[in-house]
Amino acid sequence: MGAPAIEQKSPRDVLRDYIAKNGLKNSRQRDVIVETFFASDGHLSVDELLERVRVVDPKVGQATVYRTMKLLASCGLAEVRQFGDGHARYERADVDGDEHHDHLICTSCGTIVEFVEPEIERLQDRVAADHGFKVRHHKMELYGLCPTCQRR
Amino acid sequence: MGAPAIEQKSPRDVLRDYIAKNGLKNSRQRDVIVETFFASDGHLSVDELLERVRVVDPKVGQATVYRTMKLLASCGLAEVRQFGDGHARYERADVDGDEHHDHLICTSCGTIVEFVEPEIERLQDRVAADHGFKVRHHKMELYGLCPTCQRR
DNA sequence: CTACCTGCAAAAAGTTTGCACCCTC
DNA sequence: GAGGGTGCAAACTTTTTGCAGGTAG
Repeated sequence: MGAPAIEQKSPRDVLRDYIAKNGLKNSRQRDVIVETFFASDGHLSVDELLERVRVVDPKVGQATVYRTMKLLASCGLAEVRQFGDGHARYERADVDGDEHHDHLICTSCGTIVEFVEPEIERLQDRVAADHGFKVRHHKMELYGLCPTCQRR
Repeated sequence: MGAPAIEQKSPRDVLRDYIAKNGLKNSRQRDVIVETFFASDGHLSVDELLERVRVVDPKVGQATVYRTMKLLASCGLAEVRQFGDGHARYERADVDGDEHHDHLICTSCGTIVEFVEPEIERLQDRVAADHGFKVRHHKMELYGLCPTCQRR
């Protein structure tokens, strides 16, 4: 039942292929942004990412980060999310896995916890099928208080 | 096991109470906006709502719609949602029910279908409990193609 | 050398706010 | 008549775009 580890492409490979296939080019700035993004676990807003990128290269422009993240989203390496604070947040997409995760968000301190619940995924598919939908992706977010904030 | 139908307050009652309790006042424009909102089933953006309101009173300002919807959200009569098209959308909140619904969204034509799946709710509670969270509300959105768009 | 890429600043797009006047209670 | 409500326009915020110059292939 083990899936063959044939198409184990690293994010860099995926990006390189995408760039090649679409007649795009590389750039130093893009490399820095991509490296920084994949080195950061979590859910980064564009400004947070820019801040980290500028540690490496202070001259990188904000627009370049927007453009690069959009590129990463296009080739399936990143996903945008809106958690309600008005800032789009990017997180890495699982290239090789079907292991989709969802989010618990603390409305008090902003902590974001990821979780995986296969049974929910299964139910989602069923609901979609009942309505004749072909689901491509989904978002589930549970908002509430984390253990720490409950004690306060 | 039937719940007593004691606190069956209409949205208008809820709003009136909220206004009274907070030292606010009524206004003709607000009435029109609220009536229009509750007469429209669905998920209205502010501009869509404004458009309908202006059929009744063309002089209503956009800011008033924003302010009124914020008011309705404050007293629990409406909920904001972001479905990814950059427009906040309001929908009525169930005042009396615990029957929460979620959304199927067609990424091609924008159709929004609501559904209720109690078992998913149950699983969500369990997941939250596993992480020590106390969930207050949640969002679940399934994005894909509706039956019509699949055939194209 | 031919595009693509970048940084900057201007422009968009959605939402909020300040203000003078109006209206409800 | 006091204080909230309104419309308008300006301000804000986040993201996109136009452009002149830089650079990868």
